[in-house]
Order: sequence, then C-alpha cells, then structure tokens
Amino acid sequence: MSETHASEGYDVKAAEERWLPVWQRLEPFRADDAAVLSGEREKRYALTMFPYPSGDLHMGHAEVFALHDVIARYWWQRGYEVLNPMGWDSFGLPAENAAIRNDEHPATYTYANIETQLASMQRYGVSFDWTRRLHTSDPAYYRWTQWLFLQLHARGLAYRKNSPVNWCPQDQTVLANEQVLGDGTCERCGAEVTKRELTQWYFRTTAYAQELHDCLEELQATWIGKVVNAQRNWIGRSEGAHVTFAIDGVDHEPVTVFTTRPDTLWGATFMVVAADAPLAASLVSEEQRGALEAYREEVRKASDIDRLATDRPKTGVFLGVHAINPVDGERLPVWASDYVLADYGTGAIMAVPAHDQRDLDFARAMDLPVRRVVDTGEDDPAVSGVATTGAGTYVSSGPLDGLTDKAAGIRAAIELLEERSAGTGTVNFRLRDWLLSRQRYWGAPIPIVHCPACGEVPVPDDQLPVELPELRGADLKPKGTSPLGAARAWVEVACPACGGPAERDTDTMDTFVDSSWYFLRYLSPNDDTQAFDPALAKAWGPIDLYIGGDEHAVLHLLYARFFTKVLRDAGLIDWDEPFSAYLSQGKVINNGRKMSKSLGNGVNLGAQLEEFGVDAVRLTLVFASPPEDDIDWADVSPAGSLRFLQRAWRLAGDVASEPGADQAGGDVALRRVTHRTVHDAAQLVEGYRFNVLVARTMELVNATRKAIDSGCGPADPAVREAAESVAVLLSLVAPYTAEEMWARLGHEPTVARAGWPVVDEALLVEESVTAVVQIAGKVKARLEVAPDIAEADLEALALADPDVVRAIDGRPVRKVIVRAPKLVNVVV
RNA sequence: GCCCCGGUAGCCCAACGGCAGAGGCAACGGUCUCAAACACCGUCCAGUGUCGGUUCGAAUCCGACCCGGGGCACCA
Repeated sequence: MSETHASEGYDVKAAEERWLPVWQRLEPFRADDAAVLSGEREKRYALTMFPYPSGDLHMGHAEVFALHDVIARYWWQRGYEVLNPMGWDSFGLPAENAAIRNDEHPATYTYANIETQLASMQRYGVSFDWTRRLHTSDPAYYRWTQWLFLQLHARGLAYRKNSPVNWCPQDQTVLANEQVLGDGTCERCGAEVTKRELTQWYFRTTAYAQELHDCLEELQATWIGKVVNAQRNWIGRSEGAHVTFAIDGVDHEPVTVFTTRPDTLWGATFMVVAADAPLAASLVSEEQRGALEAYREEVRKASDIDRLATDRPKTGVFLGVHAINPVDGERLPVWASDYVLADYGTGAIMAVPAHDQRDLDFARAMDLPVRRVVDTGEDDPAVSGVATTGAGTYVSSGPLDGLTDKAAGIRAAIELLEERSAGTGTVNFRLRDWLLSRQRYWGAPIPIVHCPACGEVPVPDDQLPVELPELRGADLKPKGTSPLGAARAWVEVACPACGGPAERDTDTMDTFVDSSWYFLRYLSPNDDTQAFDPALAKAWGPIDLYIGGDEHAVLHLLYARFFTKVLRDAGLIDWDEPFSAYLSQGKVINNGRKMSKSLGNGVNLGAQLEEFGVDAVRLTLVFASPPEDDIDWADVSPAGSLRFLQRAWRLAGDVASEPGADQAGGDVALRRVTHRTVHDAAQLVEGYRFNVLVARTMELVNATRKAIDSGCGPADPAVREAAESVAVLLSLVAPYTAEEMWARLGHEPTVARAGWPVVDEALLVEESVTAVVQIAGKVKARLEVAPDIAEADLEALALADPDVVRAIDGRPVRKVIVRAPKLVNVVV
C-alpha cells in the first residue's frame, strides 16, 4: 500500500488488520449440521477445488476464490446454512521431487506450504469454514481412501490387468489416459509419454460409461457447456452393431467386429484386425507368420508422434486367412494393420472402403476391391478416392436395396443379423478404465497384500491405514519401480488370510483417487469410524455449486462423478451426481500470454495485495469479465478498483442520519435506484453474472454520491438506505471495505451476516417511463408516460405527437404496433 | 474432419426480439498544485465478424461462411 493510495482517508491496511481478528473470533461462516439435519434452515453446499500445496497462492487461486466467495457469501446473506469447506490435495509429485532435491521427507515441504497457503487464504478473507479443514496426505484421511479402494475391489470395480500403458519417462510412473494430453504429452510435466507393458490396477469406469454419458443431458442446463461437451467427447458413445464372421477353412473361433454402419455390410471387401492384438497372432497362417512378425516389429518402432498423425500412409500385412460375410457368404481376406486399435471395440473391423475413408485409403494402398452399396449421387469412391458417408439409395445390398433412409437401413441390417444370430445392435464407448497405480512414493498405498498361496488379499479394515514407510531424500529417487519396494521391512508381511509370508502391493494410488471423494469427507473430517456420515451426505449433498479450472473438465470431474455413482450403488449416498451446478473460471493471463517464468510476464499475487489491498484485487478479478472468460491483467485496473472502494467508503462517512432512521419518507428517486439494484443484484448473483453485479453496485454508488452532493442531501434517510445496501452488496466481493462501511454506519459486525435488504416491490415500479415512437423501426419521438398506460391511450398519444405527424408526412398508416408502455411502431 | 463456446467503442465488457451503452480502463478537457503525481468533476468514442433469411422491428432468432478459444480424432 503506497502512501498515495491511502491519501483519501481509507486505510486499506488498517482495515485488514482490524477485521481479520474480529472475524476469527465471530466465526460467522461455521456451518451448523444440526440446523440442516433438523430442517431448520435450508442448506447450500458451496465448493471450490482444493489446491495442491505448491508454494504460496497465485493469481489463479485469487480469482477462483473471489468468484466462489461471491456465491457463498450471498447464500449466507439470503439466510441459508452454508457449507463452504477448504482443505488440501496434499499428495503428489512436486513434494516428492522437492524431497529428493533437498534430502528431506515430502511431508516437510507439503505441510510447510499448507501453512503458508492457509495464512494467505485467511488474509484473503474467503468465507471458508476452517473447522472442516482436511489434508489428503494425513493417514486419518487416506485410511478412508484405502477403505474406498477396497469397497470398489469388493464390488469387482478395482482389478489388475497386464496391458500396454502410458509411461511418463520424466515422472517415472504410469499415467491414466485422462492424464495424457491430446498431443501425447504428460498432463503434469509435459514430457512425451511412451508405452510400456505392465500389470497395473484399474477402476472399472467403463461399467458406468452409459450412465456417465446419460446424466450429462441433465447437467447441460447447470454446467458450463464446454465441460459437458468435453466429457461427452471423452466418453465417446457410439451406436452400432457387433457382427460375427466365421473364419473360412481353418479351425479358429469366429471373429466379432464393431461397426457403426451395419447397413454397409454388403460393401465389406476385407477385414482388418489390430496388428498388436493377440487376435492377429492367432489368426495368421503359417506362411504369413513371418510377415506379421516383421510388421509388428516395424509398428513397435514407430514413435508415438507418428502414431498420432492421422494422415500417414496406410500399412499392413495379409494374414493368409479369409472371413465369411454372414449376410452374403462372401470370402473376405483378413489383414492386420496399425490403423485398427486393439483396445477399441473388438480390435477388429469389417472394411467397407466405399463408405469409410480409412478403409478406402487402405484398399487403394493394398489394391483391394471397392464396392459401392450406397448411391449418394456423388462420384463413385472407387474412382474418386473419396469415401461417401451420407445417406443415399442402397444398391447391391440384398434386402436393403431401394431403401433411402440411413436409420432404416441400419435398423433393417441389425434385424437381419439378429435373425441369423450373426450379430446384434450394441453401443460402444471410447472411455477406458481408469489406471490408478503409480510408481511413486507420496500417495496412498494400495491396501492389497500379494500372497503366493491366496493371491490378491485385501488388507482387513481394522488394519487400515496402510501407512507409508518412512522414506526420504535419495530413497525416493524414481527408478521405474515404486520406491516402496525398497522398504523391505514394510513390504514383507504375513498374509491376512493364511498367515504365510506375503508382500504388500508397492504402488500408490493416483492422487485423483484422493480428490474423487474429498467433498464427502468435509462433512465429518474428524470421524474415525467411517469415511463420511451418510446422514450428513443426505442432508448437505449434492454440492449446489462447484467452481474450478478447465484443466479438470474431464479428469477430476469425471472421476468424482464415477465415485459418486459407485457410492450410490453401495447405498452410502442417495444422489446420482455430485455437482448440481458447475462453473469454471478462466485463466489469469498477462499481455495476451499465459503467465510464465520464461516469458517473465508473471504477476505476483502477494505484491498486488501489498499494493492495492485484498479487496481491490478481489474486486478487480470479479469485475474484469464473466467468470468463465480469461482475464488479461494488462486490461484491468486494480487502481481503479481501489478508487471505487474509496468512493463507496466515503459514502458511509457522509451519511448524516441515525441508524434505524425511518426510510419511508426518504427521497423516492434514490430509493427506487436502491431497491431496483438490490432486486437485480440477487438475480445477477444467481446467474453467476458477478461482473455485472459489480457494475450495478458502482451505479448505486454513483447515484448515492449525486444524491448527497446535488440531490436530497446527506441527512435524507434514503441516503442511509442506499449506503447500507452498498455495504451489503460489497460484502460479497470486498469484505473488508464492506465491514468498514458497516461500522461507520453505526452497526455491529459482521456485515457478512447482516442479511439481504428487503426489496419493496412498490419501488420497483417507475413513476414514469420513456415510450419510444418509431416510424418504420426508426426512433422519431419519445414520450413520458405512466407505466400502466393503456395501449390505446399510448397509440393515440403517439399519433398526436407533432414530431410523429411530421415524420409520417401524410403517408397512409398501414399498421401500428403498440407495446405499452415502452414502444409504439408506426408502419407506413 | 466432428463437436462445443465466443466475435458489440482504442481496450475489458453491458444491453426480456423494441432508444446499441450499464460499469470500468485508456484518452482528452477542467478543478486542485509553484509545477507535477494523486484525487475530484466533466467530455469524446462503435452500429454489433461477413452474407442471406424470418419479423412491423434483429447485437439478440434461423442458415451459410470467416476469425479466435477449447474438446475429440486412424475410436470403425
């Protein structure tokens, strides 16, 4: 805070020092379970994503907390009982890497940062209920993360399998599909992800694919659109059919393919299986085995970058066998290629080159036949090289010939397949199971014991938590296998089932497991008898508004939705979706670029708070744009925000009437502005239009200023009413200034719980309104009329207006549209 | 390629299908000052990305396209 900024008398620093201890004493935001359980007060659960404790808070945190706090504080003012907890997502790699660098324990770094962030959050004045604080790295927390893992395990939703997995060479651990970005890099560190074949733990997210997809339809209304879109794309539902092809002449079980176009079955001219799938190896003829092996070797060598390119030339190898098309008995050569994915569908496709571009490219490369079965009126794909995918007339398609409707064609084809027991309609998803094992230290150990006699044995509940062994510094160095494996005394245990020698699982869980249920732990963070209290979950859940970053559009939000459905099916909660509404905040950038050290364009939050104060920074972030838009710090003005706060603060000092003054006789014009503003403010907050809320508050401040200086004067009770309303509105955004105003206005703290001003409906009706008279849509005159003027009266008034008469200029009036009291449009 | 979101003054952003401007930043003018900074008061500024359609009337609804941001992508 520079001296110049304090020159007008409002000392921001002093205000921060004055009110922080008062709030800590009053605890105005402590959520009362009893009030909600008894139904005495209606609940609201406000949640914002808990941070990872890396250093101090930054601008991004400042933005999301400021936005989040508007709604939480609004709910308190409206009389709800509000649950607004905060904690730390405190397992994770940065702490572990710091521990290796500094030869210490990850907990040292983690818990020191937590204390730093806690102090910053408190100074920032967010209305969190600190009695519910939690850290996912506490044994008291991860005990229940482990318990939940075992709940999934018991239900067959946690399993181990061997499979090619994503491997981050930088972080030395495997990654879930969701943690690999579209360009093939690690979501966390940016390194290029490679593949490894490993046995790993998975959660069966695919078991809920259909429901995760279907519930998005409801969420569409209350979630920000791009997140719903991202989830829908990620889950990737597609309808089609499984079709079974017998293999000709050799002893091999029939091969099933997935297709979205069973109606083009008559156009299939070959079959392709994924080169790296076991199916390719089992199908291949002796003569072709060598060729397949050579091809597989070639494919393995291709880098992931190449693999991601969709326009590279098609390659493949003939397997020396033929499949029988179930609809017409035709023999189709079976090929192997890397353009078919082993882990999507069945890992095998029927190729219809005329109507699928990929198949056509392959057919042309391998000189395979192309047969058109849907005539779309476009050029024959066999000639043009361009596959046609639209609707058209079916030809050479047996019973489908002559049909022109694609949906009907698909239906007819599926019917035929089902009649012949050669296939069935089905739905396929792009979503894969969630790979949750990690080969790193600072996470929750997987509570499984591997016994040579009994296999995978869950650690009994009464032996939870499986605490991390004490490792530090160099012990934690990544070496491609979990550091826990080196702690032999920890690894070697008696099998819980047979008592024989056994070993603990040495992997830890993905930290996204920790955060998939933390919103439930907030309900009873210190309960050591259960993960959470189902009665409290019923009372407080689901979350009424969740605010967080776009980077979790798929990751965390999808996992939390999955956990919620599992827990519901386990009978522990009674809601289907965890987050009734979701809002994502934009990023804070600077000069059109993401803030980064290398660009040197970072804006330090602490320095901004020091210079302008908490309130001005919060106000700036809330006012800058709609919540979901990015904020360019170069476009905003914390100095302007501070100027406004000082203007507002001065109003409180100018009020010359006593607290409780009867407002009924106050200046009606100002009262109208006040009541209209308060009325609209509620709707703006509920629509998450916080930037407009601030603009309207500014308007009210300006109107009050005018009333004091050149209107009704400072003693008019309407001025007090306006200033008090400003204080309450500001309490959502600028809590220190609001508290200062409230005190200057002669009230006891805290303004945060003062209650929302009661709106007098009578004051929302204007005394007179301006009616616009248009001639052919152009404004020609304005009339001051009563708000309840009758349409006929308004029309008469308009047509009699001299300006209107002149504008009509004697032309015949063809039609008059009247929208009393605001508009008359004369059509000539 | 498919799917979402957006395009309004120099900039950030408002505007139930009805006067394009609420608020802010910047700029400019004034007051204050020896002068400046700060502060305060005031002023200026666009016809809504393009083309077409619906309508008495379109920033707003519909269609096509352009530009920007995001998701998915050899997913059959």
